[in-house]
Amino acid sequence: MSTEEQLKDERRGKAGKMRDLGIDPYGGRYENILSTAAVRERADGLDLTAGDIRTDERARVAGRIVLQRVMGNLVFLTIRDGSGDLQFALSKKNVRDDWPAIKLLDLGDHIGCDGSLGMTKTGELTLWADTFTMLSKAIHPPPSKWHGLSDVELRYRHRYVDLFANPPVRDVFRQRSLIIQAVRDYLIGCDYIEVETPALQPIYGGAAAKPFTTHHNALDIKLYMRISPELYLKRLLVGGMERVFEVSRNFRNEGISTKHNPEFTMVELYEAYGDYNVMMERVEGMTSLAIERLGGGFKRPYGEVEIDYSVPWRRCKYGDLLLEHAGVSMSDAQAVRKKADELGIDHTKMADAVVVNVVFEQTVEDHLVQPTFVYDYPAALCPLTRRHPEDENIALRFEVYVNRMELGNAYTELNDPAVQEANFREQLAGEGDTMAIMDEDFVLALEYGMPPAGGLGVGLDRLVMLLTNSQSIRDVILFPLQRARRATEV
RNA sequence: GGGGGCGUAGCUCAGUCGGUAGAGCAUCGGCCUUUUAAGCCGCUGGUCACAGGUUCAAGUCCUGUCGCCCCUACCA
Repeated sequence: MSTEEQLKDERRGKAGKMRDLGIDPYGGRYENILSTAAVRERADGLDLTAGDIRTDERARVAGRIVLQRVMGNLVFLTIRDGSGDLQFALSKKNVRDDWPAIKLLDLGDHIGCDGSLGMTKTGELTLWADTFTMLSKAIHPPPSKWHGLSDVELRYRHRYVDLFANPPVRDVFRQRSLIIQAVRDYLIGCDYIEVETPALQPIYGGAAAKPFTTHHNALDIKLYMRISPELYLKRLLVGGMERVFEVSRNFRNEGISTKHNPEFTMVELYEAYGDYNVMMERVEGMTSLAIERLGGGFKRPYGEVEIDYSVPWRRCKYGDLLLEHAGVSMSDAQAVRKKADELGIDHTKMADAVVVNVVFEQTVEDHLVQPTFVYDYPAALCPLTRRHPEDENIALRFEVYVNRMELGNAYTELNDPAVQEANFREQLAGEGDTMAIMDEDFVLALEYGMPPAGGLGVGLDRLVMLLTNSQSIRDVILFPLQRARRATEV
């Protein structure tokens, strides 16, 4: 008996035998349970010694069987719940009438037991059970009890197996929750309010990316999945909501890589009467609080390098970095194009600003390992950004890089409706996608008057990657996009 | 889009020069009341991703398809 169907039939048969014994193999409500972590905490105060069984220290614990050691009329089970593992001991003498059902248990089943806390001869904290409750029969056998699940395709396609078979995976997602909560708490502490804006948009904007398109049947209109919440959040500034943020799932119909998933999560925020310098402090502030909540300090490993998140982070002008690493001035179009030739870039159909940016990406980005704010971008690339008061060709924008990866993007927001409208109408040559798609209602909103403001977007998946030392965005997204396969396969 | 790699039992993996499809764990049957991946004895279990081709003979070589991973390009 060993093909998958045979293994499952064996387990189905055991579920049937449990029913014959009057036991529902799928259990029901089970109350007053202690987590395995809580049991450990309690045991720490009991001063147990090897061989103790404390009949006065009772506990009820539930979880999944991940290891099973049967020694005749005594069974040791390793039970896993959301907080960790704990050993159960079930002896025929103690559980009496339940013994026949216990012999029908398999790896992967969920059970619950009441028992006395104790410690075995070898010093292992153990729940010595005297009652037994069947909570769920696993029909599909779990992966290797020792190696877990290592096939990456199966790990992503069947993440639920990955999560219970590979405990470090679950910890990454616990940390993800802590990080996102820290970001929320930080912003709430700065007097922001959290809002929700449309994910289905008739006009997409706020970023340069291809959208997913869909259709609303009742209204018979074309809709786009948002690529960014930017233009809606800025409308809220017009409405007098002076500090707003949204944890926004964005959808971009682009390539997939270790740093890109078609749907990803950003926190985007706008602060009236602020500017991009304030936004730098917001990035530092939310990251610092997340690190404090996670523990582990501000110097953290990422792959082969150590990243130092101590504030303040390095602040560098875009133009200075370009001069340092490419040896050309961002305002000298001829020199930039000559450099592009050296780099083998075909720039004949690109606007000057686009060439500058391609050269920047190829020469500078590799040097941006430690957290760095790169600020004052070529204005032509930034249709939603306010111009530098002393140089029309510079936009008050920064991107923040960590480990060569863009973590966030911020502006001193453009609030002049005439300039905004002109920017929307200008199409930049050589840019595949543009963030300058005319949104007349947004221009109208600016005409009513938007306060000067700073705005920021931070890629939360990438922040989680960095802080949890995860090398792929798929390792921090529970169900990363995979090509669909028929349910009968894999 | 381009390049490279991978796909063998439920899981983790071997498989040499092309010559009978293998191991551990799990399962199944025995023994076993203090184990720690329990142990011991015994037995099962395969569309070698899929479809073709070369060959006396293909898991192995060739072509195509599907899926996944990495690099690269685009992007955030």
